[in-house]
Amino acid sequence: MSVTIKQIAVVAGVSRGTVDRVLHNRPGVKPEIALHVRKIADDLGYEPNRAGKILAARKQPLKIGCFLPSIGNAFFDDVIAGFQQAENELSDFGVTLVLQEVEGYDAGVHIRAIRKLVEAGCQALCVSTIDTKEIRAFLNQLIDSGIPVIAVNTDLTKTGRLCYVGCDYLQAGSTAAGLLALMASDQLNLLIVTGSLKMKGHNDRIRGFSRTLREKKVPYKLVDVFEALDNDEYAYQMALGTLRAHPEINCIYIAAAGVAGVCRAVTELERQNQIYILSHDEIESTRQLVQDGVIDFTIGQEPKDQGYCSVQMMFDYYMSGKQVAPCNHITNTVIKIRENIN
Amino acid sequence: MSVTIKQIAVVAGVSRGTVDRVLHNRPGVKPEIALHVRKIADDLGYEPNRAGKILAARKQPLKIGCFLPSIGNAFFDDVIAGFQQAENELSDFGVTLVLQEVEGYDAGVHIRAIRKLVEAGCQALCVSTIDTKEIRAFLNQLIDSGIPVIAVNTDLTKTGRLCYVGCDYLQAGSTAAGLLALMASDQLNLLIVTGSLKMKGHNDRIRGFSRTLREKKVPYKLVDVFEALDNDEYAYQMALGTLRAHPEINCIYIAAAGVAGVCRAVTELERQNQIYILSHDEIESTRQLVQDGVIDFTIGQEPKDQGYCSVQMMFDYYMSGKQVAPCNHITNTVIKIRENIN
DNA sequence: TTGAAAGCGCTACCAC
DNA sequence: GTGGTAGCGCTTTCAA
Repeated sequence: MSVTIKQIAVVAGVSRGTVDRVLHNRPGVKPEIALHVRKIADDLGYEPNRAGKILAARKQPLKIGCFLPSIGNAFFDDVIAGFQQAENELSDFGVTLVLQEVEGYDAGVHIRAIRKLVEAGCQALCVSTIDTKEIRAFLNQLIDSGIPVIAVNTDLTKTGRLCYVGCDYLQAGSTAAGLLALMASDQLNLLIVTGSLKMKGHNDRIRGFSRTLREKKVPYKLVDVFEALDNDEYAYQMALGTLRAHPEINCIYIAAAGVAGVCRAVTELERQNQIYILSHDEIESTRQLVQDGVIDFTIGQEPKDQGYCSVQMMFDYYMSGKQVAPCNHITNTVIKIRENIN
Repeated sequence: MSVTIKQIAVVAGVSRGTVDRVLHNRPGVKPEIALHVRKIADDLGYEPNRAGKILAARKQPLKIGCFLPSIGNAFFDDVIAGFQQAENELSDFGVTLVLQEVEGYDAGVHIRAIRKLVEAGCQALCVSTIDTKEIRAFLNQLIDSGIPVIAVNTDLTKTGRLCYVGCDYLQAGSTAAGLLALMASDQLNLLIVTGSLKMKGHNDRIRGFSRTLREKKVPYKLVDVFEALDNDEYAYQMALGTLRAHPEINCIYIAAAGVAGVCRAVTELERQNQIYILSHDEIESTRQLVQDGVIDFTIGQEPKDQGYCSVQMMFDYYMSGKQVAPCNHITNTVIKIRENIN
């Protein structure tokens, strides 16, 4: 059994309160006593006990705010499931979650929603937002005012965010290309469907994809690229037009949402057997298309893990007395084909 | 904030001790009072608080025994890493782990090692052993004497084990075949290397593999099958002979250990570019061979997760007062290629 | 500047 | 059968 504050107090000949003050760098302790106590704690190899901390922490419960642009975007369902699992496991430890959801990627809308969380009394934030100047400035202000922030799914550069919890977009794209290279032998006539050319994650996937195709010396020709704008109907229309105009297309790489729309176009034209289809992420409709053999494979990023870990890490950070900033957590790049998608 | 034992005691007009007795079905409470208290607890929606339980549980620390046939078998390194991570996270909650390792699959050796754990005072077991009559009888005896057992990596049929934590071997084999089917277009002349024809897991992988090849109507001919007996040197010798005798072999499916040995034979014969090589699991040497492009892909089973979850589930089981038996936990079937193996 | 004590929720134990 | 109480390790507050 390990060292307790009580033991340190006895050895140091002071009270538990004083030891506590020293260990938390709180003022009001004579320097020489502080030094003395700290030395004893170190010598004894003191490690605070989580169970005790947690129980005591219940007097000041922790409210964590979560923000996602998840309305109308099924991808985030699993992130939310991860949030909820963490909330369940930590509710006994005094943790509450507040979830704010919005639709789309308007900076003003995001800022207002996040502000709402703070006004609701959240002492910490897990957010998935866009990495723009305006939002960075806003978040840095919150961080300076003492509200720690973890970036989920999309990193926030040049901010004081504690850490990034999400996937490696470059690796995801690269993995799609690596697997395609194992499958394809003939020349590829490629259609790339992205979400938005403004989204760094989508661009990174395409960069990783192209780079690895080149490295592997896969002979390919890029026939066309279009943005699906997270809209299945629009993706369908665009794909239909492009496929009609280009009967030579034999591979479609869908780097973001709009998967079902693109696939609808392909099956309507009855070309699913002549075209490799690769996608990212794993929402219900995508899963179904993989199971039906329309999509050859999809590259996932463990979104549930992202939600779960970000909340857990925030809790740990608070439990450590905001001393130990967590490291980035990069989720696995997972390959799903028909046989292992469920 | 949720309902506590104290509140129930006040409402019921009894002491906390009595409430505790009722909630734990301990004897020494008048039936009508018990009924009364239970009703109030239900009405109030009482949920025991983990933090409080854990802290109190430190007075009777939990010692969990782990058994693995891991000596000389690198696969188990990650399972052990999972055990250790769980031990780390739970050490503050009074959990200690004792690890017993043996080499090979002799029932007597396994039984003696597991007995040692019990004699060392372990109150619960997480074991990876073989599913034989002798071992089943031995374990059932322990289970009857009040020591709960979780089966890790290999299930134990017809025993009172709490649950199974491990992979789906059939799905793993099936996934290997599904991915191979996406890659291969010509007729396959197949060499299958298994670990032992006595191991159910290995056989299941091969069954899943063959079944899916047939389902996908992949034209293939089984040229040869041999056992590698978890021995790289032996695997090397056998592979060398078989490959020399059969220049038509263009695909090797390695269902168990011996991966590096087989690959050495292939590269020595300079046939790595003519042969698809598929393997299972992810030890350091396998990882290297995937990175070098010798192995096309390997199918993993998240061994670390297996170690981690089994210990966590055992802890939760004890925390629930041995009331709620945990469900099976089937780990993901993960596909690793060069681009996502690290 | 420091000590003492209460209390987080639960369990265990002793006394009646 | 039942109540009362101490204590798990920690934080916080009040008193000195």
